[in-house]
Amino acid sequence: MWALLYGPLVKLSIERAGVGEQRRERADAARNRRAILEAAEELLRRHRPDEVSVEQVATAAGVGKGTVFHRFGSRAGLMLALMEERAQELSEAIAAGPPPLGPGAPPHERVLAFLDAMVALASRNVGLITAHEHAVATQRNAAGPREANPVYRRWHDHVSELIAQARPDLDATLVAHLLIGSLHNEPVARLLLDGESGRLAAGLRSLATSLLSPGTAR
Amino acid sequence: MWALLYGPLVKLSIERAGVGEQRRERADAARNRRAILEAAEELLRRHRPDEVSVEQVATAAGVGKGTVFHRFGSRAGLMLALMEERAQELSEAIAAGPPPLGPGAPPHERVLAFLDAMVALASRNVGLITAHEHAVATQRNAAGPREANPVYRRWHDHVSELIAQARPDLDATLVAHLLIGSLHNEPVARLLLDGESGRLAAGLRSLATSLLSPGTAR
DNA sequence: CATCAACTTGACCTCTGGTCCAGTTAACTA
DNA sequence: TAGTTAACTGGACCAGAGGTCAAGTTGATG
Repeated sequence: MWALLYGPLVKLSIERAGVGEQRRERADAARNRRAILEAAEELLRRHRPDEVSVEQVATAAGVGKGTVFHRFGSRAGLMLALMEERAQELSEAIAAGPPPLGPGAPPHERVLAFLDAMVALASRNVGLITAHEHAVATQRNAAGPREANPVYRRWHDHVSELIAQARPDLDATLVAHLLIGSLHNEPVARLLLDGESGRLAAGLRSLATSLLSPGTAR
Repeated sequence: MWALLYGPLVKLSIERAGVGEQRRERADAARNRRAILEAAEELLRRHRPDEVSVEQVATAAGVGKGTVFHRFGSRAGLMLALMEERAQELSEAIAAGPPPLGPGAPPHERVLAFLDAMVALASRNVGLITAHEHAVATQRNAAGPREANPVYRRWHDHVSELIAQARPDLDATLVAHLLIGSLHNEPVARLLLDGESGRLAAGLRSLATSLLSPGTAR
């Protein structure tokens, strides 16, 4: 199923981790993948997410529509790939970067640092987030109970873990969803679009603070 | 624009409030409206939201597709009408019901009461909420900056107001979005679908509590 | 240079929301 | 009760999106 979503890409990861044989991704394929990603990025910057069709992306990338689907499996797959790319830096930072984002600082501070970083990243990519949402919603092959967005999943695991450490009595899983899920909120997205990301950051901060520091609520 | 969305329905409200002439809604029209609403309800109960097409609803209601669109303007309009219906009771309760849901109780308690009621209502209508989301996402006529769902708006205004009273220092608007918006969160919706609405209720409760009662966080 | 799997392509398919208008009918009036 | 009219009805029709596929092309490998 994921194989279907990512198509040939899967082979890459397998090969890289495995014994190390199997064909590499062909040069032209790699070139096209980049072209598609960049075209999508560009279009998303200029137009509303639901106005950008896969065919448009293909054309803008100088490629046939079939290629896009071969590469990314679906519209949603394309958006996902784009998200992974944009989120990579933050992912690395929380996994092994310097505190307070990375390991080392107390959970409480790491959560706050992460939320700030997340909002900053999101505010630079509202269109993409919305587009992914839209893509998933209009997906034709919604087989099985819809796998979660890997980026979301990673972020959620992270925050969830930290919350559990700071406040074992809370429903960490749920609270993490509440915090991170705010990005998928249309009114909140509008805020980001209007450049008011500061408000969201502050709001989440006060939420997290009063939640994680009992007695220090402020 | 709303006129377009609701079609002939608009006349009703105008007439009712106005001098009191103009044609009433025809009996057959009213009958069909109910039939459509009920058919949609039923289908939504049995199938996944994105598997219920307008045409299916029409057929199930024993009506032509055109009639559905004439009545509700769009798929989204249909879902909205359904939501309004389901939300009416709660709307009335918060506007003029007995405390703590209605006026009279301290803001802090009213928020908690409302959140509980909201979760209860939502858990009985997850399919509908999702369906509305889906409808808006796949809408073809997304003219203008997409009017907000009136139900959401009403709820938001309510909660926002209460928060502002209880904690004038907070960004009430934002926090209200954060709380209410949780329902539009796919993972959270899944929770409700799995019958774990209690967790959501508890989670929102602790969030609201620690936010609204500084020093009493817990 | 031969071989072949990966890649590319665009015509084509399916499905859905939404439109339209010719025909029907409920409701009001004389 | 008959007449008038505007609302209502229905289903053929349309546009446009995501997704498929078979036939042709090409980069990599020995």
